[in-house]
Amino acid sequence: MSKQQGTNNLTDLNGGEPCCVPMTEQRIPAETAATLAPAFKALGDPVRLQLMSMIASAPDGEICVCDLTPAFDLSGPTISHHLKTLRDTGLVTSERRGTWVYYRPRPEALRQLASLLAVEPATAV
Amino acid sequence: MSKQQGTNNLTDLNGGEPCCVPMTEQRIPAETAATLAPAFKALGDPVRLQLMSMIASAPDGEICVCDLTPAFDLSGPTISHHLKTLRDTGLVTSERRGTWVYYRPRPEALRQLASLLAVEPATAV
DNA sequence: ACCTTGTTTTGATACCTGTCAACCTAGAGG
DNA sequence: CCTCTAGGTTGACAGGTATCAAAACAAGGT
Repeated sequence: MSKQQGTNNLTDLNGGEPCCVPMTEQRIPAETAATLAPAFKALGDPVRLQLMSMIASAPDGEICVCDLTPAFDLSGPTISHHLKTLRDTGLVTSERRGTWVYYRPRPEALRQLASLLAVEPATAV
Repeated sequence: MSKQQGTNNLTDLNGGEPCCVPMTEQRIPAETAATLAPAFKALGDPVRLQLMSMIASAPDGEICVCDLTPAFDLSGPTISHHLKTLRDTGLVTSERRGTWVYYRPRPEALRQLASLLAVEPATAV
C-alpha cells in the first residue's frame, strides 16, 4: 500500500477503512482537512448531533425516521434535511423498507473522526 | 447536585475533566448536544481543522501565530478570526509573550470529543 | 518619542444554513 | 383505480459566517 503518511482521506468515510493519524501527532494536510471538515461540520449542529447519537445508539443497529422526528420540536422536512446532511457526509446510511425509512450509523466514519481527535495513541485498533 | 451520569457536559471543555459516554452507547441529551455541537462546528471548517492540527501537533506543545498565518492563503485577520473561534469553544488557549502570541491545544477538549465519537472496537463487521 | 512588525478588532459584504410551508414521491390497502 | 400515511424535495426567508480592508492595539528596536 501507500505510506501511511497523509492518509486521512475521507474516501474512507465513504469507503470504509480505519485510518487517520491523530492530529496531535501529525498536522493535517489541506486536502485532508477539506475532506474531513464536512463531517465535523455535520456534527456541529445540536439537532444533527442528537440525531447522530440516536442513530448510533439504536438498539437494533438502526432506527426509523418515525422514531426520530417526534423527538424534536421541528417539522418533518427539517429533520429530513438534517438527515440528508448526515447522509451526504457519509456518517449514516438509510434504507427504505416498505412505508418506513431506517437509518443506521457508519461506524468507520465515526471511528475515523475519533482517531483523528485521539489524544493518547492506541486505544482503538 | 450535579448529575454524573449522562455527563457529556462541555463544562469539561472549559473545565477540564475526562467524561463522555460514547454516542454509540447512549443517546445524547438535548442540552449536552447544544453544549458540544459548537466544538464540532469549530472543527467543521477546513482552515480551523488545519489550524487545530497544527496547534495540536506542535512539537513544543505550542505554536506561534506567526507560524500559522503564512501556512494559508488568507489574510491575518481571517486567521485571527478562526483562532478566536477555536479559543471561544475551548479547543485551544493562547498566551502572549512579547511580540508574539502562542497557541496551545487543550487536550481535555479533544479527548472529550474523541470519547464521544468512540466506537466499540469489537462490534465490527 | 517614533517607527516597524505582529496580532486583534471593526465594519462591510457575499455566501451559506436552519427552518418552515407547500408540494411531490413511494408503498400499503381498499 | 384511488386514498392514506411516511418521507423527501422545493422555494423562500431570516440569521449566521467566512472573508477582506482599514483601523486599533501591543512590544521592540531605533
